[in-house]
Amino acid sequence: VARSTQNGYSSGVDKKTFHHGNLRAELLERAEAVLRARGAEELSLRELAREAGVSHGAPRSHFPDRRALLDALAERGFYRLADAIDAAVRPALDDGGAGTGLLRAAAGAYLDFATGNPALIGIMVASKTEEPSIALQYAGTHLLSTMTALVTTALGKQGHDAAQIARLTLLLSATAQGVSALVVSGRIEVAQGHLLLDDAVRIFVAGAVAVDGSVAG
Amino acid sequence: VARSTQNGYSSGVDKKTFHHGNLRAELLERAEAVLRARGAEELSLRELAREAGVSHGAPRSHFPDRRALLDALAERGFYRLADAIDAAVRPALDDGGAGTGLLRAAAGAYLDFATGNPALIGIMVASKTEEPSIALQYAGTHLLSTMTALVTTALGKQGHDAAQIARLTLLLSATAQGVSALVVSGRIEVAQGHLLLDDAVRIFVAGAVAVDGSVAG
DNA sequence: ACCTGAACACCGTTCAAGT
DNA sequence: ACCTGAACACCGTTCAAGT
Repeated sequence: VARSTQNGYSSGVDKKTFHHGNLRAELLERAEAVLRARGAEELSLRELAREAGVSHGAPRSHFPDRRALLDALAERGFYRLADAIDAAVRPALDDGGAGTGLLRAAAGAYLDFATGNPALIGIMVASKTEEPSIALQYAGTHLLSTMTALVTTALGKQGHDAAQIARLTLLLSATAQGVSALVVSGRIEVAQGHLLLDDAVRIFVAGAVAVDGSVAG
Repeated sequence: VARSTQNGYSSGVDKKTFHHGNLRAELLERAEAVLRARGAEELSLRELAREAGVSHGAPRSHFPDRRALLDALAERGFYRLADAIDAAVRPALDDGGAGTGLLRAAAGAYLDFATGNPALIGIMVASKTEEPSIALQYAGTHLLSTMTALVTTALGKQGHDAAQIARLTLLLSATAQGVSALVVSGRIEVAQGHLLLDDAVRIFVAGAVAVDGSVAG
C-alpha cells in the first residue's frame, strides 16, 4: 500500500524505505549499536549518516547537534531502564511485593542494565539537568517515579511518610548507580556487585526502621 | 643558578623556562583548568600545546595520545581526592575517631570534591581498569585503601572482620559516588546530597551491626 | 519538511627531521 | 630526549540550494 507522505511530495521511493519518515529512528538505532560496540566517544554524526546512506548534513533535520543525539539516547535509556526494572520486579510483585525481594530485584536489574549497556548508562548519568531539555528531564523523573513506587510498595506496611520514602529511594538509586560504576569500571566483579546491592537493600530496610525519626527532613 | 640538563645540550634558554623539563607539568595544569572551566569533551591536545607555546606534536613526548592525558588527570584526581578526604577527616580523628563522625566527614569530602570538580570526577569514574595503566589502577587502589582505613577506625570496636570492612567500604564509596552523581547532574541540591550521605552513614553503621552474620561472604 | 553538498574551522595521530 | 612542522584522515557546524 502507498504510504501517505506528510510533505506534499508524492515521491515514488517509499517502498525502498528511502529514509523519509524514519531517518531519525534509523540514526538512533545505529547510534545505539555504536554505543554498545565502541562507546560514546566513537559516536560520530557523519559516520551515522554515511552508514544510513544519507548526506552528512541530513541528521541535522532531526538532531540540531551531537549533544541532541546523546540526549535522545539518554532519554530512551531512562525508559528502557525503567522498563527493565518493571519487568524484573514483576515476579516479586506477584509474590506479594513486601520485604526486600522487590528492592533486590530492582537494584539487580539496574546493575544488569548498566553491565549490559555501560556506555549508555554513562551518558545517562552524565546528562546534566541544566538547560532543561524537558523530554530528557522527564525521562529521568519517570525512572525515579518507578523507583519511588517500588520503595513505597516494599515498605508500605511500615508507616513511613512520603519524605522518608523519597529519601530512601534516592539513596537506593544512588547506591545502585555507584555499585554499577564500580562494576563497569572493572574494580569489582558483577557477582560481587550483586552481593553488595543485596547487602545494601537489607541494610537500608533494617536501618530505615532503626533510625527513623532521627532523620532530618 | 644554571639548571643541569639531562639531554646533554647545554642550551641557554633555561632561565626563560622554555619548556624543557616542565612541559608535561604545564600541560597537566592547563588541562585541569580547561576541565574545570569547560569539561572533558572540550579538552584538546592541540589547544593545550598552542597555549603552552609549543607545537602540536610536542605533547606526544609526554602523552602518547589523548587517552593518556585523561588517564594522567584521573590518576592525579584520585590522589587529590584521597588527600581531601584525609584532610577533612583529621578533626574527627583528633576527637577519638569512633562513631559516625569520621565516615560522615569522609563522605562529605567526597561529595564536596565531586561538586568542585565535576568533570574530573567524571573521568575518574569512567576510567576503565582494563588495559592496566598500572599507575592509574594504583591511584584508584590508594583511594580505596584510604577509605578502608577510615572504615576500620570508625568501626574498630565492633568486631567486624576484614571481609565485612571491605564490603562496607565499597558500599560507602559507591553510595558517595552515586549521591555525588545525583548532585552533579543537577537532580538534587548539594545540601540534600549531604543529608543523604549523613543518612547513609547512619544507616550503614546501624545496619552493619544489626544484620551482621547474615551477610554472605 | 527534509535532504544535499560545499565550505570552514577544528581535531588526533603519524613521522621524518632537527637540536 | 624532546620538540618541530607537514601530512593525512577525520570531525561538528553552518548554510544556500534543491525537492
